[in-house]
Amino acid sequence: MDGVPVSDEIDPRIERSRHHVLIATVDLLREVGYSRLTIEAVAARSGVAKSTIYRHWPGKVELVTDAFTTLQRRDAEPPPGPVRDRVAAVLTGMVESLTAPAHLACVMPALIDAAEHSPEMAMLSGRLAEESAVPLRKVLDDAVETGELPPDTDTGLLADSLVGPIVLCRLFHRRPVTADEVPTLVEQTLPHVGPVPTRSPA
Amino acid sequence: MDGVPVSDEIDPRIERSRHHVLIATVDLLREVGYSRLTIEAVAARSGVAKSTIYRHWPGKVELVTDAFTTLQRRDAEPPPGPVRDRVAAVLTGMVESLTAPAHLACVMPALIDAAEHSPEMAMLSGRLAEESAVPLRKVLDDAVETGELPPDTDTGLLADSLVGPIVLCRLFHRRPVTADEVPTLVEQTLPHVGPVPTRSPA
Amino acid sequence: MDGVPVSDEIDPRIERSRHHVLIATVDLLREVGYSRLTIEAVAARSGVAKSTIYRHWPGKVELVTDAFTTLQRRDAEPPPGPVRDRVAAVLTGMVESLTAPAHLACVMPALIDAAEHSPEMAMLSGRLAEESAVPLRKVLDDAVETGELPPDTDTGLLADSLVGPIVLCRLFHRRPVTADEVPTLVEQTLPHVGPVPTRSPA
Amino acid sequence: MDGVPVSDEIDPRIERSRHHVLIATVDLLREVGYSRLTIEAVAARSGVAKSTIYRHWPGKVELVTDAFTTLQRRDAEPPPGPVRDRVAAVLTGMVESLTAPAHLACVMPALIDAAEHSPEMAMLSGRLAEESAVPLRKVLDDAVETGELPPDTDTGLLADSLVGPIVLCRLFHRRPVTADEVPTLVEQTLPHVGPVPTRSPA
DNA sequence: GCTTAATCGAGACGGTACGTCGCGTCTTACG
DNA sequence: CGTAAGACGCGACGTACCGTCTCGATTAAGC
Repeated sequence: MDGVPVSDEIDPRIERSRHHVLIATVDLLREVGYSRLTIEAVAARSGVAKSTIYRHWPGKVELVTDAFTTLQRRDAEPPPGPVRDRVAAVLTGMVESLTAPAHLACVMPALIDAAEHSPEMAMLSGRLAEESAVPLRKVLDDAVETGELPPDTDTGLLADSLVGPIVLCRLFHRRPVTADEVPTLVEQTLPHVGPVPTRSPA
Repeated sequence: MDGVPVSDEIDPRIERSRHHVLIATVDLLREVGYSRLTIEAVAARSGVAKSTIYRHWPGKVELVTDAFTTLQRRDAEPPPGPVRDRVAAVLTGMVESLTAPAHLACVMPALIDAAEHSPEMAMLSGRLAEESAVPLRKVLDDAVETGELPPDTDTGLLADSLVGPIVLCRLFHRRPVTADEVPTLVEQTLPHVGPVPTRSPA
Repeated sequence: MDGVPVSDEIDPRIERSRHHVLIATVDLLREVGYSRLTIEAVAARSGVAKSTIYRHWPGKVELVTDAFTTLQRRDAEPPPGPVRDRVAAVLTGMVESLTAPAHLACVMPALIDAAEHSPEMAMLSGRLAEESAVPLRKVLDDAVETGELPPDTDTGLLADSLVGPIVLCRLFHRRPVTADEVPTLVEQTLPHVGPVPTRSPA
Repeated sequence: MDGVPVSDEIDPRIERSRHHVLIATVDLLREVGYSRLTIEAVAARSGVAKSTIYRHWPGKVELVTDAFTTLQRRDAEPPPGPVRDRVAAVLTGMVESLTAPAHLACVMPALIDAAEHSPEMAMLSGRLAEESAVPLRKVLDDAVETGELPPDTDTGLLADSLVGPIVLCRLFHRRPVTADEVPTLVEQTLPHVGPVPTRSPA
């Protein structure tokens, strides 16, 4: 009859609940990982009722997705200098991220596992991966433009070749990659140009 | 000597149960995927009691791991030829492994996540990773020995640089790396040594 | 006199809400029965907000009670004639009430159970019982006054003796007492006076 | 294949669980009534897991039914003497039953409410009611046979007329009927037959 | 072949978490 | 103000699997 909330303002309670839940979700993800994350635990931790959580998110996957997207971090801007230094700088930052205990990256394994079970999480995982690769890609693309790297360089593949080993080390060898290993990696992976200008495309 | 059954022959019942369970596990993995795989379902499908399954395997991850390692073990043997070709061959095998629908690789995400929360699983994860890297390491070590690669090459890092991008692609971009991308990867990653003038493009 | 709205006219909105709710309540009672009746459903059906319903009634029992007493209030007025006929008439009305599909009687079991554990509900239960016994008591009291019944008759006990079997039948045997059983009941229960004057008091 | 438990002996664990659950159920029925009885509470009280309860009983109705039937009481045998005395004795026993704190009758309100929710409970309720009426019926039938009561007496109706007021008093007036009210009830309800002139007031 | 002890199936058990429902309270904005 | 709309904390629902644990019944092994 009446009482239709034509208001453009949303109920503050909703936002409050949302926030509490997302905080609790990220905390728990860090503590126990995705697969052992429980809606029940999120409810208990956040002080928000289970039914309210289900009122806002269809399930665990969507909740975690939302948690990641909402609490997304700000990326560092590419530093100046020659390619090798710039790449090394970006990678060093990455390495430190993977080591830091309270960083979003701690949740990576959970994210990987989640992505395996749901297309939504897979999309999120891919998006996050791409976004976090942006600075590196930019450095490489710039280098291609300035001629520091061959014009036919597949910067996507190159970025993966740089980041891959670091991630691999973290995930499987479970050894925190140290910053002083980065130069070797860069040296070994980046194509040597300049005096070697005669490389022909495949 | 004594009453202890020192026999090297194991009880055929055990082997029979094991076999039924592993078959059922692989079947179910193909049908419902890893995350929806249930010990209960494996028991029902295999006709083997739940308690018997738990008698043989500590949990789901180990069961699935065992299922793959036992039934689908296909350690690619190092092929003959120049390094680049041999590396390419190993990587191609790896790429195909990651693409196969019911392969050990499909537990990888679960393994990664599990390793994050239990030392035992971390050990298993590391061991499996190392084992599956053995063929590649062997090829690289051989190449160092024959002089095809510089004597100071860090073959561990090099192996990671080769495998890393593939795994990264699988886990984050969630794009099945194709076999025809392997040559580019090898070309870009393996150091170009000495004269090696006789190399012809693929 | 003062600012207080002493008006004997009540807010028409209240009356409108009340009416809608009571209608919906009775409808739903007929459709799904008492135990499956839901305040939520009443709100949805009536278009009245849940909070409004709770503003007017403490709970389901009171709502249903009110629905019947308000909408179906048909206090049978004592008919004229000899006691036996008048009693029979009242009891027949009662019997029919207990048989009607969506009648107050359907709350009776819930009321009994509730009364067992809450003083408030016990009071309500008692009040309703007394109120619904009023017509019968009046007939009996009148009969005592006119000499149709002995002057020392315990009309309370007598009323219970008349109503008891009917209620008992409804609650335990769960057989809808038929109207044609009433005369037998009356005949058997009411003391025979007149030609049997020699009855001595207890 | 094998392992079929052809044993006629039942698992003792089942019987143990059953017993604990039924005890807890009756206790809770007494304390909170049928409608407020909760499977969850039964589980907590009995120390038996919820899932085990659901393994044995489809739902609350069946559980309560089982509780009642299992814990059925033994009925008192009809005493000797003249009808009035015998009836009075039976009714006195009934009255005491309704007052006793640890008796099945304490649960009558719950039973009534439960009967309203399901045909099974209704059947049970009826059966229990009939069984508990047996002694009284027997006394009345005997009296008809010996001529103490008119041969055309409807003993069923008569029994209800005797029991009805007592139950009514208990359920609605919520007054524990005292044993000394029984004689008046009997006097008022039982038909005065034949000459029987020698009756002296109590 | 005849024990005897290992192994088995069946499935009951105490649990944990699920996702849903309805409760009764409370908040917001409207008329 | 009383209201419609509906968010909220809460508690119970009935289900699905978990991993543990008796149970006999069934074998395979060693006497």
